[in-house]
Amino acid sequence: MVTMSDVAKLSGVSTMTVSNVINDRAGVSDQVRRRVLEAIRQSGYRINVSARTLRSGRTGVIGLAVPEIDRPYFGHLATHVIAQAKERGFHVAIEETGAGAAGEIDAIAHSHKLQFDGLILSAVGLDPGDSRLSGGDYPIVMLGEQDFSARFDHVAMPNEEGTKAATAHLIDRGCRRIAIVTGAALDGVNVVTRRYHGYLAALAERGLDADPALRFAVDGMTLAGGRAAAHRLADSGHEVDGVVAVSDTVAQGVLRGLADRGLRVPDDVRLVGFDGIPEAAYTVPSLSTVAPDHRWMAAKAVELVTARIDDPSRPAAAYTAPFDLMLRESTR
Amino acid sequence: MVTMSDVAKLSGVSTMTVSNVINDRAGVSDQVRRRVLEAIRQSGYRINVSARTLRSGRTGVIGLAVPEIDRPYFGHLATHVIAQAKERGFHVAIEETGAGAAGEIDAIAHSHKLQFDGLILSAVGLDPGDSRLSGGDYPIVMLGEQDFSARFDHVAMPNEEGTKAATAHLIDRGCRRIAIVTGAALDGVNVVTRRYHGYLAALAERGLDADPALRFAVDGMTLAGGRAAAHRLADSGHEVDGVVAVSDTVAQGVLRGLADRGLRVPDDVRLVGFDGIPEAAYTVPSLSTVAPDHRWMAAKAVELVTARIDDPSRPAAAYTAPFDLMLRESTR
DNA sequence: TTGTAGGCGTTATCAA
DNA sequence: TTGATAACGCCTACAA
Repeated sequence: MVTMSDVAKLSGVSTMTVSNVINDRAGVSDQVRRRVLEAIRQSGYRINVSARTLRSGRTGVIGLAVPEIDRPYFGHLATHVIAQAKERGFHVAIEETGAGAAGEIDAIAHSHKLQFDGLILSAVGLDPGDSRLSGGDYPIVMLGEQDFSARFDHVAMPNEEGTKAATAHLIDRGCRRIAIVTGAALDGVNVVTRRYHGYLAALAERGLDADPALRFAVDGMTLAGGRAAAHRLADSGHEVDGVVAVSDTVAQGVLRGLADRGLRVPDDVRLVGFDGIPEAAYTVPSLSTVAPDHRWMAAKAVELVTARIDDPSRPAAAYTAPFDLMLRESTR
Repeated sequence: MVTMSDVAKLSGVSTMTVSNVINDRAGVSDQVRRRVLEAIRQSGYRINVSARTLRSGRTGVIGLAVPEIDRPYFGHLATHVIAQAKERGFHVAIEETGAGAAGEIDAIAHSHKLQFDGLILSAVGLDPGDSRLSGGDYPIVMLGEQDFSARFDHVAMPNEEGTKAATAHLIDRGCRRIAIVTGAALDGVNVVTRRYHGYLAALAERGLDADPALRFAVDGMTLAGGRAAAHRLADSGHEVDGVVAVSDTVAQGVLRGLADRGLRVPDDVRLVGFDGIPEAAYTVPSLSTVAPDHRWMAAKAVELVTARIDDPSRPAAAYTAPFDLMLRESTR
């Protein structure tokens, strides 16, 4: 390995001068600078980040922890976060937590271990009251899901408002028996319960009854889960003319499951999803969806971590992303 | 910050003993071990990875560089790589290269900079002859696309064989005018050209002409690209009874584009994709596809990097993933 | 403008 | 079984 002192020897100066050249510090004559740069080129020297970090305490890397990177929503989110971080001179390392509290706690620990300067955590399993969250002053921004606003910086999704708008839209289109395909965890405050409450709120506001028999829970927020739920729904014998899905991926599964049972969308059943993933515009029929502004969310999250990295004592801030209700063929 | 020597003082031993306890090395009495662990717990000590890396030269992190993490194929691949690496005690940091040679070179540079122990690079833009690849003995494994086998460890996809099998399948189903929706870069040796050649090979073997008018190029391997290509195809006036798409994502776009033009799959046109992403089973109609074994590929890639990390001088190895031709509704 | 000394937190080596 | 010492490669502080 080529070290600074190798470069120093090669160019006939001290390591300190090499360091000054590398870090673009003032007080190096042009002639020496050139000689050092040439020596660096020749030797193929690369700075050792561990050594530098050991001294400076900064790595320039932000961690992004998501439940499952193969879920389109998180893939898109990651792409945006990477772009935003790059603009601020940070690098992003992605971590997969596996949608459980344990994985999320692990991600925080790893984040320390790998010496990221800060962490953006898309927590779905973690409870805000979890005692293991008592980490201290490490810069963590919660993205999208649970409400940790009191203790952490937080960029929330418009879960209730969005699902409420989606449900109201179905009612406007004439639906009266509206089912919801929701997640399994219906206690606590999380993305699933909040979206469920948005659905209930819209029904209540329009004077419709919420029939518990029209609530179908999926195990994971997956295509398979959505499909299975649609099968149960179709086989239940309940007349349903509208379906609110907890996410676009689940909605895609529902779409497939309804097709399996010969139910046509939107003719027999109207369907609306949540997340606004680009894929939703390409299904057949295309999928109406609640689309939070992903770019905005990513920008906000990166802005918050970097701010907290610079000033660990600043008060926690909370924002909620704006959203669009994208109307497509599935609710025509 | 709590350091090892703080823990050492607190528990009345030397730093070396603390180090031994932390790294689970033999030769520490149970009593001392317990005392040290208790001191670690009390003090909230966390190991400093930079210092450890500075000494040991290992970070325990493998970089995974992919063109776009929001493309389902890469999302799934990443999930598998993470799982496999975990089994071998490695951590994975994902890097997005943006599907260009520049980004891929950058990823290599970053990988050095961030001191990953090795890098798995899913290169699509990089040319095997690129002079900037002359890095030296840093452990890099090429995954999936280009053929770098002479200089790098390489896990290839069954590009030609797979597309050939897919095309032959269409012919078996009675298709005679088979179009291909392919990528833009039709020179050099890359995933696009190899799949294209597989298509040509199948046609030739069955005595069918390859009509250049039935070749439709997309700009990116995206849903939008596939849709646009399908529009051009439908509007061209050519009679087409089968379509081979260069990837599943492109095929999904094609599916949508054909629906836009009122063409039914498989009744009017049969369609087959490539990659075997799980999403392909959930489209309407579901999508036949060439499915390489992702888990196998991930396992092989991780095996190769770790082997090279342990022995940088071992000869480069090359493997090609096995595949299944998944037959679904789109070619029924 | 350049150089020297010392230390960041950890671990390998060798001695006790 | 445990401990003292000397690095790892870089940067801060200060001296020349």
